[in-house]
Amino acid sequence: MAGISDILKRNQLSITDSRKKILDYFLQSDGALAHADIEKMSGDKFDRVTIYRTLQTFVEKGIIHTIPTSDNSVKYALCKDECVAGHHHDDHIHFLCDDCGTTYCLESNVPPVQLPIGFSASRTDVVVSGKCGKCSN
Amino acid sequence: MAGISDILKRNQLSITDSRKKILDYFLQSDGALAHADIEKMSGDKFDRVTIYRTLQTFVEKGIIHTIPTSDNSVKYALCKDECVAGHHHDDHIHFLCDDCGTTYCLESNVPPVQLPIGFSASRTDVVVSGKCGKCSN
DNA sequence: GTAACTGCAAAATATTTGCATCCTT
DNA sequence: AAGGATGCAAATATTTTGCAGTTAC
Repeated sequence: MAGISDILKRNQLSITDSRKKILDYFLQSDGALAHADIEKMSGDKFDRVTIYRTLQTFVEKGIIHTIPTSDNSVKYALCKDECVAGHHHDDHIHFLCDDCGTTYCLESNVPPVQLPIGFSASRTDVVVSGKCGKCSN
Repeated sequence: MAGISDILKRNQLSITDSRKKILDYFLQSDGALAHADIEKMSGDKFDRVTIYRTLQTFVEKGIIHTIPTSDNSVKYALCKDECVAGHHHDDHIHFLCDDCGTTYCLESNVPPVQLPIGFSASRTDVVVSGKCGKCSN
C-alpha cells in the first residue's frame, strides 16, 4: 500500500487501519462501492459505524464522491486520475450495469446541457444504465 | 386535462382515494416529490405504508419514475407530457436546486454519450445541480 | 500529552411484511 | 360476492448520536 498513506496525509487525515484499508478497497476496485460492499469486504474487521464515518470523511475531503444511481442505492467512487492528482472535477459519467450491478467511472466528458433561463449549474451527473462489457457476452 | 381517474383506469388500477390524491399531487407539482413530501401534503390522511405501496404501484405501471439525485434521497416524478400521452421514454434531464431542494423535470434532450466498446445503454439519466430560477434572485 | 479516531450501545429513521378489515368493481 | 387496497402492528434495515476507551502524532 504505497501511496495510500500519502493520500491520507495530503488530506490532513490521521493514518489509521480503517482508513488505509477502506481507501485501498477503492483503489483496487474497478467501480463504485456501497457501504454494504465495504462491510462485506472487510469481514467484521471494522464497525458499521466506523465505515459510515470514514466514508463521510472521505467525501468531505474530496477523496471519494457519491454517485446518483438509478436504483437510488448509495454508492461511492474514487475517480482514480483526478483524485490521485489531488484535484477533483465535478462532471462525471457513471455506468451502472443492470446485470452485475457494478458501477463504473467512465472517462468520457459530460456534454453541455441546455438549462432554462435563470438556472445555473454547479454540477452535472450522468448515469447510464445498461450492460457492461463483461455482461454483454 | 386528462382526468385523474382516466389515468388510473388506463393502467388497470382501481380508483381509490389515496391513488387519486397522490396522483393529483404529482399533477399539481412542478417538480419531483419524495415520500416525505407526500406525507406532509396529505396531513395524516393516509398511512405511511399506503404511500409506499402507492408509489411502488405507480412506478411499476410507469405512471411515475424514480429520479437519481446527487444527494441520494429517493424522489419520484411524473413527466407530464410523456405520461399523460400514455407512453414513457427513458431519457430524462432533472435539475435539483441546491437552495430550495426542488427537483425539476426539464424538457431538454439528453445528449448522446460515448460508451466504451462492449457497453450498451438502456437508459440515461442526467442530473444537474445548481440554482433554479426562483433561487437565483 | 492531546486531539482525534474507534467501538459499543442506543436512539432515530426508513422501509417491508403479515393480517384483518374495508372498499371497488 | 370476490379480489384487491388500506390501516395497523410489528419486524427489518439503515443511519445517526453519545460516550468511554484507544491510538496517532
